[in-house]
Amino acid sequence: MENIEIARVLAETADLMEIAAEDGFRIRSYRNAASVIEGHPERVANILRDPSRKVTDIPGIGKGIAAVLAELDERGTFARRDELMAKYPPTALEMLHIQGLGPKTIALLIETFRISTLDDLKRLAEEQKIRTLPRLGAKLEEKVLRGIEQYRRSAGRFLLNFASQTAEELTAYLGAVEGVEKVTTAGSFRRAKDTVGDLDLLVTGPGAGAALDRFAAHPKVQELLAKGENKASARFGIEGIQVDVRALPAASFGAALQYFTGSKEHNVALRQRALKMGMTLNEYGLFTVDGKVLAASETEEDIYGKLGLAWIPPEMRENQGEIEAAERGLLPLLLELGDMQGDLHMHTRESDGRATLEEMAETARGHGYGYIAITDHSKALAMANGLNEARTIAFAQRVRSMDQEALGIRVMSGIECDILKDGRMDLDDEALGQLDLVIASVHSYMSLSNEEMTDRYLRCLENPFVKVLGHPTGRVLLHRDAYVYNFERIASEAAARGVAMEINASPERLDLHAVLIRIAKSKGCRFTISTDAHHPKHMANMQYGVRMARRGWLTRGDVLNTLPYEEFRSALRK
DNA sequence: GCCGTTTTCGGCCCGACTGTTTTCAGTCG
Repeated sequence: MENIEIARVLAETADLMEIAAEDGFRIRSYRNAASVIEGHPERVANILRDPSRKVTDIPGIGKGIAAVLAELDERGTFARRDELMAKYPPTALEMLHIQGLGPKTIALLIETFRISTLDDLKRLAEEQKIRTLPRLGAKLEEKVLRGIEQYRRSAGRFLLNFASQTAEELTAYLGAVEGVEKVTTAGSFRRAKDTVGDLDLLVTGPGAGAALDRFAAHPKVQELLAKGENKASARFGIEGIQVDVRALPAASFGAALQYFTGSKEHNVALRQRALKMGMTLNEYGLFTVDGKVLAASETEEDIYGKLGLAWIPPEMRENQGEIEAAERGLLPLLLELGDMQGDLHMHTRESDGRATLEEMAETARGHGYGYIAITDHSKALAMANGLNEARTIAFAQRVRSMDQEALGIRVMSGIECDILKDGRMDLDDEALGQLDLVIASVHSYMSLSNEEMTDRYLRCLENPFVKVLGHPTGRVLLHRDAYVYNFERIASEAAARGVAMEINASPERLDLHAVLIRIAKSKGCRFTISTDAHHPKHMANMQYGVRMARRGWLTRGDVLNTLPYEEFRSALRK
């Protein structure tokens, strides 16, 4: 079992234990073990099988969990989990994802009504049966119905980092098949949509057909949906992401890559253009209307070139003006990952991060950055052990003394300061004034009215110490919608005051998304891209933020943390 | 269930909101 699978099983068990109303601290231990194992650099299964080593050396793993891990490794599950799975229907876990329903209510509903599916739950709410139970009322019934709808909307979609892991795993697996020359990702994954519904892989070479067989035989294939000479589709892994693998002749690889990358809207526009030029475009190539091959179509560049266009980066292919820009030679030179010089949003153990200041700095240096900013939470986020004024100032001094140790990387003292309900900052100006970088973020009162939320952000921007708006819409992908407020107005105001908009590279957020980035840019905003890392490994998420920026047509010049340290400092709001 | 230890048991994160009910349990972050 891979670490991520072990982590998942432990976290699920913790959920079930919660429904079973077991001891909260024990549940926390399971959750903590799940998170530690997920972030552990080495395969836990390897440690288990090495008699000279002990899993209990990993902090957070004691005797109890070690026994569970051994059992998991041996038979893929463990006794306590089996009992809980037998006691509760599998949908009990799904119900936990419905906003407003927690373990207590779920346990009560299951015991009272013996429900076992989401449809059962929906019926209960519709038939107004939930309100017959003590403490539960009509509001909850409404909330449950809304929650089920939102949950179903997001089901079957996957975060970019998850799709990325699957893609890497399968690319390596299929690439190892004899006679396979190339395995390439296409589809919305290649365009870096913030979530993807399925994963498209293209395989070329004489072994492409054999690769389809290998794919169908992969141990993690849960259900084979289709398999023919040219294509195989399957639900893959415990999460059940749909993967489509296509075998292609090298001669039409470029055409197929273009076709399967989409978007549908981009392709429609491109085919219309081809027709107007007396050609026809499909997944096999570019032809004259009477079927004569015009472009060998081995590469995308061929196809775009024959259509009188510059090659268009996949992230831009949404039919949002990119074709016109390509025609006129006006495509922006998009930002690249290698342009990033620093990471400006991260947490340490001082608040809710998992690593020390030193460990974060070390990892950042490994990424080749010239600078970082340490931005722990402020005190309003009590659950995250946020910093009050005194701790902020003391910690800033520690950061500063470290910065002077010539570590090969500059370390700025910062804070991710909560924006209070009325738009005031959670920390006083005296504390904020001591810091190099203040990111202002909303973490509470997320469902204010449009007007109240807009006023809240406007007031926040008035604070002269605020340099960056952190995750400006607050969305959590597949889970929580964006705050409602007048984004254009805030973007204009931020631009006028020199406050940068953050593109949060965490795959759960990817906030701002492409459309808002383009709006903000049109208002004159500048941007930062940061990972919001709570663990050193999260710093690798910068790639996703950069992909979002590319979807928003940003160039290096739009993003402040592409600048070298000194220039970055002088470019910040004064 | 883990950790630390003044070594074997006590501490572990908690404030605020929501909906329901009139004093608080459940949920959320």
